[in-house]
Amino acid sequence: MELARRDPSWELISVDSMQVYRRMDIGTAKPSLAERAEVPHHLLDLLEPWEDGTVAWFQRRAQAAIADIEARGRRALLVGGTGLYVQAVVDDLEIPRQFADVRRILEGDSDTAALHERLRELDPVAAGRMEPGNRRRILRALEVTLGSGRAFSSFGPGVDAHPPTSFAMVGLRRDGAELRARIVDRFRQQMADGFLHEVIALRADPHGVSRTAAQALGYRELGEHLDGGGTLDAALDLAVRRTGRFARRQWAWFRRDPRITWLDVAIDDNPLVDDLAAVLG
RNA sequence: AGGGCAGUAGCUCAACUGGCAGAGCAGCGGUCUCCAAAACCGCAGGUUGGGGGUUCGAGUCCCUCCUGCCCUG
Repeated sequence: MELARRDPSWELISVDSMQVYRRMDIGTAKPSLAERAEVPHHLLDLLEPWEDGTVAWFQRRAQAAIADIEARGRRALLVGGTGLYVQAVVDDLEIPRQFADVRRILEGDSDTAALHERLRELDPVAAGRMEPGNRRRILRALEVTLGSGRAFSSFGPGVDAHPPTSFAMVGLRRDGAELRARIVDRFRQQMADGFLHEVIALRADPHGVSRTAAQALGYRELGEHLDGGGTLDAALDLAVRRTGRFARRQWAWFRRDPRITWLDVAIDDNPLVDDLAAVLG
């Protein structure tokens, strides 16, 4: 944000699976309207909360946005924390389509271990990349393999591959204890800003909330609290813990990518902007 | 004050008539091509409220003390 404010050739693209939802503003820490008026932001507020978001959909939208920005002679700065979404865009992952009919049949089989065994026979490479109990990923691999007639693993080397890219990649890293404290502060501020009311309003909509949107940190815990599943303090405490765990998973995802230049951020972020500009050229 | 019930991992609870103290969640670590703020995998975690007794053997039975909740006065 600060970088784009200084250098108007930049436009920002949010790479965030939850900020794509309208009316989920406070809890996703979405940039304010004032900030958006100052610097162009893309890929915010694209879906209704009852719609499911997917990686392939996001990838198309992001690539279109980048093409649009560059066609106008400007530069796209992708910002965000959804690892798979970032990689789908940066590495132009070939994400196989969905095969709903095949999937429906597979979902009838409750024996996850047997499904994993079946995948092992059809696509041992893919089977080796996933745990035998991870039903969601096994179903997906089988769906694609059976539906397309091609092994799931043939669609790409996996997310552990990091081929050369034209994107300059920068990671911002922060001390763990400080990160934890900031998560607590952030929730406190969000509650003061009316987070609970935002959740209540979402739930009041007769369309409901899609399973994708329902997973959002904070929304999920506050929703359980509203359903009578414990005190507000307990819900917030759990949300803070889960957010901290999520932050570690983000680190686990991005740290393996050797293309990323890491910058350590301290309490005051601003001096960093020069370093960032230098790396991004 | 008397009677009853309960006390086991950070939390919620299991453990048939006495027989190797376990789960879920939280914690810590890891995995990753369409739900990814998701899903999954691994690890760690205990003087079973304290003390005494019976027994080859006690979370479990007996005595006592402590703590909490309920009922009666």
